[in-house]
Amino acid sequence: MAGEGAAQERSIMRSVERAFEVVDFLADSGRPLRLAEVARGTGLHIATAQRMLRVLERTNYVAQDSAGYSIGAAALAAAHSYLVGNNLVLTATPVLQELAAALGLTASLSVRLGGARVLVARVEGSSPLRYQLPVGGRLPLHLGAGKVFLAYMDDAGRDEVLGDTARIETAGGAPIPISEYKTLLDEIASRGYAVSRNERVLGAVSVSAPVRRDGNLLGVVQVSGPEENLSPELLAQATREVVRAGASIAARSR
Amino acid sequence: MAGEGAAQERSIMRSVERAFEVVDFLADSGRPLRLAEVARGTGLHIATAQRMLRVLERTNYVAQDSAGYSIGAAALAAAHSYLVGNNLVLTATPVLQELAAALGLTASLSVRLGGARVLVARVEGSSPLRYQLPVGGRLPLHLGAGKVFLAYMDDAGRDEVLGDTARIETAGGAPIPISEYKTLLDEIASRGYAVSRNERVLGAVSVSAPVRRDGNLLGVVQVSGPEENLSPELLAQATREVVRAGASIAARSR
DNA sequence: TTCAGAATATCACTATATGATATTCACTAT
DNA sequence: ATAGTGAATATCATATAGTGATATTCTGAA
Repeated sequence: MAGEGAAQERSIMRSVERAFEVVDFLADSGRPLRLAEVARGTGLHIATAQRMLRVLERTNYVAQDSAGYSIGAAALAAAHSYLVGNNLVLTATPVLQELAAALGLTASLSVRLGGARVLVARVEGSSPLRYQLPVGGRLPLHLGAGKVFLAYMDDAGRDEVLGDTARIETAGGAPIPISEYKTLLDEIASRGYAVSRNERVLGAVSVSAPVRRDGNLLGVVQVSGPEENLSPELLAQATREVVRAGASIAARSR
Repeated sequence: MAGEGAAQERSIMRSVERAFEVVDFLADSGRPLRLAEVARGTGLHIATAQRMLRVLERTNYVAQDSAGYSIGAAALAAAHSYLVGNNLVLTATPVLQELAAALGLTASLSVRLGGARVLVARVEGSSPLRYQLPVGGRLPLHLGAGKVFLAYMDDAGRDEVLGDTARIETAGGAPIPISEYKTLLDEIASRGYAVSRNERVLGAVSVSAPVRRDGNLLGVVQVSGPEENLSPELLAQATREVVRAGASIAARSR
């Protein structure tokens, strides 16, 4: 038997899955959405979308105003529980504090969420970026510290995230051809850290390293700062410290 | 026909409702929960609870580790969307900043979430509390600034929240008999602000006022600080400013 | 090895989610 | 005013997807 086509994906708890698709869709689009937009965007029948939104509204995970539907306050309460309860976040925080204090840079931790990463902890350094890394914000995997996630994936995983892009566009500098980019990812995996300049944010430099525990990539630690603050010496020191921090978090996390 | 009993609540999207009950249940209990605990706590059949948790895990709203199930990172991303997109939060933030700057106290905004309130915005003052008000944290309605929510409810609403409690216990000081407490709520409603000392947090004082827009209570603004910092003059000034801030947020919010 | 507690798999039944269609509502422009 | 447009809501028949009882496997402890 040759390769089978797309698996059937016989749905289980279809309505529940759809409910969270709706929530995610609202979370992604930064503005309030009309019923019809939600229906279109999620592929739901408009009647279904409406029933769903009603239920979500009752639970306060979605709020409706004259401008349309958006995320509700219940999401905030759930997130709080994540931030104060999640083991990785708890063990990482003191390590991030040490990093920020030692280097004067903003230290942060992100975890993978589907085709993106989410910042789950951040400690400000003494030389803050004008651009604030947003806790809870979805950031791309293919730029900046996100590359570390791609670096440790196999080719299939990488392709799934990257799609059929021919070159990677960055905030500053020339686009990188995909073949060259993949070589870069391999280098990151073998070195155990990544350095990014002007990739996602213009004028920003970051050093990032994996938090790996028996083969699993739990998250990525990074420090970031404005380009002019990072002398070659500081960069070298930061690299050492960040790699160590990643290992330290992995070791301490239960 | 005399009063009918409890309405039948013919369920619509039952599984979706249940899914969010599971999420809320996990969010409330600060520690990871076992499958059986979730099933017991939510009243779901264990098989149902498991199917549910599986789906929730796939969506990353729930995470499982050796200790059990807890909230996943997807909740954080949704919450971020709420914080940067919610109109009330956006309009309140500059007002809270003014408050914090003018009074030197921590200013915050909370909204009602079922039988509790959730802090949705906070700006630190110059004399920070040793106790940090937690953004996203669920706080009770019957103590501190939460009283403002109760103050503007009708008796039925109040009773629903308060249940059949005979007296209100506070962090410091004597318990308040419920009749006296309800009088206090009425006073808060008529005065348009509340002052709380040692109610929810020992050594803390807060002044709180409603954010009301054509009859609806959108949220509550408050300033809080350590008891010793609040001279009678500062308290009087804070009261004026907080009431004004509440009105200002209501007026500006679309 | 036995046992207990928990997690997972299987399955028949029907309550529940679905989407087509119809209706009402909210605005604009005429 | 009034018609016209698009969106939001209500109704309803159908079958599918969710349910919970039961059985099985897994994991440690005694």
